[in-house]
Amino acid sequence: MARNLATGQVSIANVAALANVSTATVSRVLSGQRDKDDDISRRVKEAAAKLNYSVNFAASSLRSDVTRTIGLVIPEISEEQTPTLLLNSLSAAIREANRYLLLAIGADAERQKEDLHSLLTRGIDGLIIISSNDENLVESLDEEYKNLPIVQIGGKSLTPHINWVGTDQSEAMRMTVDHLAEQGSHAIAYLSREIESYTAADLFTTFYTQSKALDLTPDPDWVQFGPCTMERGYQAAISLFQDRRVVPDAVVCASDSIAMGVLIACKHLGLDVPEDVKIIGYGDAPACEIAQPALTSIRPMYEEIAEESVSIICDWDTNKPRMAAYQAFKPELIYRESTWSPRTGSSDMTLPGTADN
Amino acid sequence: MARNLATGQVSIANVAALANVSTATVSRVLSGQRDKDDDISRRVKEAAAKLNYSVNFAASSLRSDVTRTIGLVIPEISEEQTPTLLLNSLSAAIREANRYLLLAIGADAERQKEDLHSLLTRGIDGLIIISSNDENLVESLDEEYKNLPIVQIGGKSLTPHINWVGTDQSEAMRMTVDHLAEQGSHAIAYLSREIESYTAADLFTTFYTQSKALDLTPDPDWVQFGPCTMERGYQAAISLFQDRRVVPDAVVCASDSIAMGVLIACKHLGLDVPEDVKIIGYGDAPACEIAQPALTSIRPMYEEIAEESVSIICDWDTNKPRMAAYQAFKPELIYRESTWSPRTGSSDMTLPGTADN
DNA sequence: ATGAAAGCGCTAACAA
DNA sequence: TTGTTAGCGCTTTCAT
Repeated sequence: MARNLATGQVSIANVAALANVSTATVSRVLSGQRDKDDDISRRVKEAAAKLNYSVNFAASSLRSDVTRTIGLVIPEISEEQTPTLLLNSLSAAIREANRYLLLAIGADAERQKEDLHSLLTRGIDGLIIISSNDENLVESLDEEYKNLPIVQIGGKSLTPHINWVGTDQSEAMRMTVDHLAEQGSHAIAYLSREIESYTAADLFTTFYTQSKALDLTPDPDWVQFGPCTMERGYQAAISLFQDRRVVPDAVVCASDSIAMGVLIACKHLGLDVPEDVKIIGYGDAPACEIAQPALTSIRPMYEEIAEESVSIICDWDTNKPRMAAYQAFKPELIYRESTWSPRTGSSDMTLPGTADN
Repeated sequence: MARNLATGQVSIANVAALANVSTATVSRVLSGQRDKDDDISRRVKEAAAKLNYSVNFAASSLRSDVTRTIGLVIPEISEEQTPTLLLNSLSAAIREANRYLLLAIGADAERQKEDLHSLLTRGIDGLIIISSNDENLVESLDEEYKNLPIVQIGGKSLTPHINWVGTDQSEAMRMTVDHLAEQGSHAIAYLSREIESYTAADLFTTFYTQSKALDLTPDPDWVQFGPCTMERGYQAAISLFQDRRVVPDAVVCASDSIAMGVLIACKHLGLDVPEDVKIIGYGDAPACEIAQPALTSIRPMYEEIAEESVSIICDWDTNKPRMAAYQAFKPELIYRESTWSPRTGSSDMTLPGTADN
């Protein structure tokens, strides 16, 4: 018999029979555990190819407790584009590592907790968490999962035994403020994330420090905390600029969505961007290219962050307890028209279509 | 012993022992196969809860050949937002159905074919495909997978034994043209997808028929086929409007990205939208709210499409060979400023922030 | 280095 | 209805 009658699937026994070796040898050859390139090896590989054999995943997992599967918990894909962009890169990295991606999208912390539990009981080799709110999902984990490699991307690193990969936010802020200063800004406003988010505090500190270092005057009223939505950006800009004697000449935003809102508000108020106000976003969402003027934005190193996260999980060795990783990548600043004054850059509307396909 | 020493996991045997029943009974109670609510049932459930038991996925799959996992093959998330929006809805539907989502993102047809093979050999209960190009991925499937439920979302239904779920494109086009006619348009241009895409032909046919029915004059030069990018929309609009004596007063676009490009081009050319030209997109991407003016767009029934797709897979009965499903949902037309003339609608820029959070 | 055989944890067939 | 038991397909130990 060439195949199991029930499932219609070729099993390792069929390969073993055809290659005239034991099932153990087939397993060893195909898993790369036995890498000698002799006659046996060739026979096994030929037999496997001929029968179109592929290992039964469930059986393999059951026996070896390895699933070749990485769980990913992310918040709902919405205005905030960062998770989406990261998802692309993560998927590519996981494919490269020859692993599978088990995805759970949970809008709020409650559902994310459910997702987490669900993935863990199902069985995965590692877990990647992109948490939008800085809630500590991992706190709720049972003891039995403490030796599973877990990587948190972004947010605040809360527990020392969780690997953290993300963007060097201080560096991001430094680049932002430096760039604006270079472009001639003196009075910078800062629309941050929610104050509860731990990163917000860090960013604010850097913003404040850097502003002072450059002899800029950060007006306390100009630093505001709130949600990462376009509406919030719009409202904040209105309150910053309307009926005010002293107004900022640049607005730094914690997300591209906020920046879009500011952009729209400026147009309504008849303010020229970048002549009167410079605007800078965060995330380098595709919409930055679309905006008019195109939006300068901080671009996290999505690919590097994804690859590093996957590497941590794939190279994990349970026996060798190493310290939790902490990898902060310096982001890129993507210069566009919203911070380029006509004198410095091109005032002509460049065609934005040459973006990524 | 309360748990297996090797894996640290509680097994069904532990639960059986604590509840004083056989493992088979535990399995039956917990799987819902035995739904009587008597003492045995209670004892089993209590024991399972007490020991924090959850079934071993690999063992269950191996034995029953059920993975509770749905594979999803999608193209890379890029300018084209539709797959992203659909992903959100699909994830929600899959969670609702108490299944897992195994995601494979493949930029081109070649990689999607790899993904497909990879998912199938791994073992899934059903497969959902969102193919951007209308390539027939499923043709390449081995015979042994022919009884696996496969759902294709969107694109052209190519093989009769594949379930198809998507948008009623003819209806979409009808709504579009009707709306434009109502708004007073007489000369409509149509920027379609690539001509190779099968849907393009359908849409064009509807566009042509409907235009004629409404006594509009579809100029052959005004129907163009091409990629769904902003750049293409820009270039197309330039060629439509620049140095022409007769120009369209409305542009129907096969994607929001194209529409964005047209919008930008119109601004460059000094054309007022919607006064001089009305523009309508497809997909209702978040960017439609951002655009200035906000972009009218056709919105597919993302939630319904997702739920239907998942239902087909979950309700699949291999024994009962039924006909392949074909479910076309009528889309919504989201009216925004790009097709509302000041006389008809509001010329005042409404705040777009009230969108989905 | 290779083969024989145990057994991962569960479900389903069969027996009571 | 419940229990007993075989066995899903693989990996891995142990014996050769």
